[in-house]
Amino acid sequence: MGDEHEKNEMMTTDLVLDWIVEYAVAYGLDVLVQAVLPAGGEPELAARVTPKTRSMLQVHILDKMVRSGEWASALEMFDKVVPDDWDRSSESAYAAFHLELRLQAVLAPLRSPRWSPKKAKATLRQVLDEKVDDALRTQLYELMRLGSNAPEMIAFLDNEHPVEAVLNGLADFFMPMISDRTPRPFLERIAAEVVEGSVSLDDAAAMASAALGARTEAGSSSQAKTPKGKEEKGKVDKGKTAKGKAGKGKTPKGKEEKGKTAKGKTPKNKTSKGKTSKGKSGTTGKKAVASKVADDDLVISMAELEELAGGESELVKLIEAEERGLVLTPRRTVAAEMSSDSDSSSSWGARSSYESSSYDDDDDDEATQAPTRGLRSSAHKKTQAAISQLGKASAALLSKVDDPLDAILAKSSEASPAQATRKRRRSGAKATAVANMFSSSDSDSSSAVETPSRRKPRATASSKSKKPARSERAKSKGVVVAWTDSDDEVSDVDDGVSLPPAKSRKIEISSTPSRRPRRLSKSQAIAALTPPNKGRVSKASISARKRRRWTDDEIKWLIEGVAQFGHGNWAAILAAFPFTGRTNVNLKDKWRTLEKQRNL
DNA sequence: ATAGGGGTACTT
DNA sequence: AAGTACCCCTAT
Repeated sequence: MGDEHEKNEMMTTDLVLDWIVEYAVAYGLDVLVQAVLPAGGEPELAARVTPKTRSMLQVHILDKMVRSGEWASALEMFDKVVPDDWDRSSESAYAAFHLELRLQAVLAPLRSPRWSPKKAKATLRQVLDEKVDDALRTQLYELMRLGSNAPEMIAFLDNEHPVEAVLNGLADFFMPMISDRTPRPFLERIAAEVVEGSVSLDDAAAMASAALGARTEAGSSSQAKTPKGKEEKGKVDKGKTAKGKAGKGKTPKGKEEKGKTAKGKTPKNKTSKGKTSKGKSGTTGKKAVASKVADDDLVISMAELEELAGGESELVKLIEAEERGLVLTPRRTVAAEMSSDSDSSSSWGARSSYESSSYDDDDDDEATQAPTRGLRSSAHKKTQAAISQLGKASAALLSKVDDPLDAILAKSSEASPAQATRKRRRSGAKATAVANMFSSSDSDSSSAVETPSRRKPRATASSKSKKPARSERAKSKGVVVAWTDSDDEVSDVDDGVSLPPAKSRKIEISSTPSRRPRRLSKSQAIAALTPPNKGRVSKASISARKRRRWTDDEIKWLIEGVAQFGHGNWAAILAAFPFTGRTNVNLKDKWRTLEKQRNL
């Protein structure tokens, strides 16, 4: 009897814990942590955990931590999960996994959305230099060797090189791991803002539906749009649902169910999308909208938005978890897709930024030099285009709603480690996770090895000839004055000068190479060289580069753009918003001053 | 195309 | 005059 009873209880416990696992997989790590970690908050719960269940949970947790980028915690968990006598030889899976954890723990804090690649690399180098001990460095080194198919790389590594060079090599190698510039999908961002409270649910719904409308229209051409109807509809629907939920006491049931089904049970669907090589002709799925955009991240149905923005309690949980330092992402993408292929190696997360979007696997030697970031395939161009459109739509929309700029700016400048949460790779769940995690770099060279070949001989002293002073430069090359047709705001003032209709033209005026007594300021030079018939230096005429103050709108776009595309993608930002008379360089400069202003 | 150095027009 | 915002140039 007693025995039986005990047995039953145990089973019950296990069942309960199974449920907890399901629940936690869908909603949060904290629950699991509390159940499993001795130091956790729920001793009672912990006491009820059988050893077997405990280890299972631990693996779950570890897996979850890895997926959500909690490297430091994962590192701790590692010790609890793997056998004490794990094989430390460099070829064992455990060793490799451990190595990854350590490495990631070091690198993770470096992910800062506001760092330029240069700065990121510099920081990375410094960290590698200071925070990585010799043992780890040696291992990394070895790893690079093993992970690289490139002969040059191997040659490079095999040679004796000064520490300096090694560090550079390491920095290059690991750069992709700390640069994450994946643009954040518009709707996801809206959802985040809802959570932050900077945008009301109603407004978010309006924005979302308008965006969807805008995108449809952009794709199909019919300008109809009827924003009103749509907005209204979205508003009503959303408001109702959300409010009902919130007010009613949440009805977590429904949600739970949903989460469960989505995450735990059906790890199927999904998978296909990536592989179908986005023939994209078919697909459709949701309305016409979906078929328009190849990038899955951009295709979000209203239902999904509801999930994102409407799932209040879920989001709240998320936030709470984050505050506690347990960053999770119970996101739809989590679903399985643990198919064996090519996945293991990706645990390095070494692929850079844009991989998350469409992208059929393999053939990846895409050893495209880093800076090629954007446009590398037509698919990518399409994605970019889609992003652009979305960006425009969002700009238009955001200007109508209350201004979430500060929030965005803060976000973009916060270097929040939580950033890393989104877009995590998946890996096998369950116990196999550990083993798979790192099985190798075998099949594909996806470890994204930057060939060192591009490294150049060090600073040949020549290039040091610092700034020959503007005037000299100008002198040697003549003064270039550019006229622009008045197409700006300042376009009035007709001074009777007939300039060719061309958009902008440059006219080179050879300077007298000899003895110019004094330096002329640019405007002086222009004035001096301006044909006399030009009467006065009206803004319209010479305006080529007339100083133009940045408007609030422009600043708004810029901030918005950085939030969307990431720091440094000035061209993309420029294209995504209706800037006139600004260049990507201007954007960059303006951002610099903005940063200065905000003491960043 | 971007990051950074640096000049100049403009503001205070 | 000093400081700032914008703009230009150039190496990478």
